[in-house]
Amino acid sequence: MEASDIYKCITDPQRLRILNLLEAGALCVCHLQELLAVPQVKMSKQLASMKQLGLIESHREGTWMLYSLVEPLHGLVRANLHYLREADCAECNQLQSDLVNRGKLILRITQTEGECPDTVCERIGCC
Amino acid sequence: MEASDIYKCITDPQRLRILNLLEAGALCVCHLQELLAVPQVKMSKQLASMKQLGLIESHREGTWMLYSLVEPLHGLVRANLHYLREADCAECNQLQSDLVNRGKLILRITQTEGECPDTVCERIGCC
DNA sequence: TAATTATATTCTATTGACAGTATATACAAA
DNA sequence: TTTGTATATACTGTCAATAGAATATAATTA
Repeated sequence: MEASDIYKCITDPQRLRILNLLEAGALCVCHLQELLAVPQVKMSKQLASMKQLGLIESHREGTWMLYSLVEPLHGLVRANLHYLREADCAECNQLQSDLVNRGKLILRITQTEGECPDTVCERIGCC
Repeated sequence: MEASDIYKCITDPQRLRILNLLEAGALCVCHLQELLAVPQVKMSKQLASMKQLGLIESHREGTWMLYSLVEPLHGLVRANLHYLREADCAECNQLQSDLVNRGKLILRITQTEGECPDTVCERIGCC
């Protein structure tokens, strides 16, 4: 994985946001869709491209598909995520608020009975 | 200047190398061409795109054109250059050796009478 | 087995970036 | 004023990335 491949990946703000979210823990496709407000087909394709690149991996739970970072996360990605989270720009604020929204989502799932399967729930850490 | 604009810029290894070189000091187009071994037209276009983005600026000395970083260099660019210079990958080693070659070039200009105009020489720090 | 849910893939059209060639400009020197 | 040198721009063709619609798949439930 070359540095330029990583830059090409995070040039897309949506992919950067996905990596940012996944650094906090695994998530389902539908949760990512909800958090980023993008159509299913687009999300699926972006996830596929990052998986192909070797940055993320998937794990099936029934019909649900969980995505998480391949550990250890490439240092260049980590360095950029950390830089941006502490900087002050439109995209940076977005990353911050995405994490807040992730927290809210997890909380909602925890409090809403049957919103997602128990095995999924377990893996994304809401129970 | 958005983060994604910066990533798009440094996705191209050649542009990354140019920024890396310029962080050590201003250089002429012809010197950059020599150090990176790229055709004149390509170098000129890449410099134009980075100038347009606001990362570099130009200064004319006669027929020569000196390029330098716009200060202060955007923190995201700086962070990435510094990370890559200390990492271990093909692109990273390239950045290191580019700086060595830059040193050799400056030395050669210093020792070769009339290789470039005095005013240029002054600005790139070889006399 | 059929229907449903969550997700992935295929297909098509469009757009953006890039390379290469040719030509233009800006300045200097003769 | 012509010639030369350093650099920039215009033009053209090509290829990769993206979006969106439609369809496919994989697992679950009825």
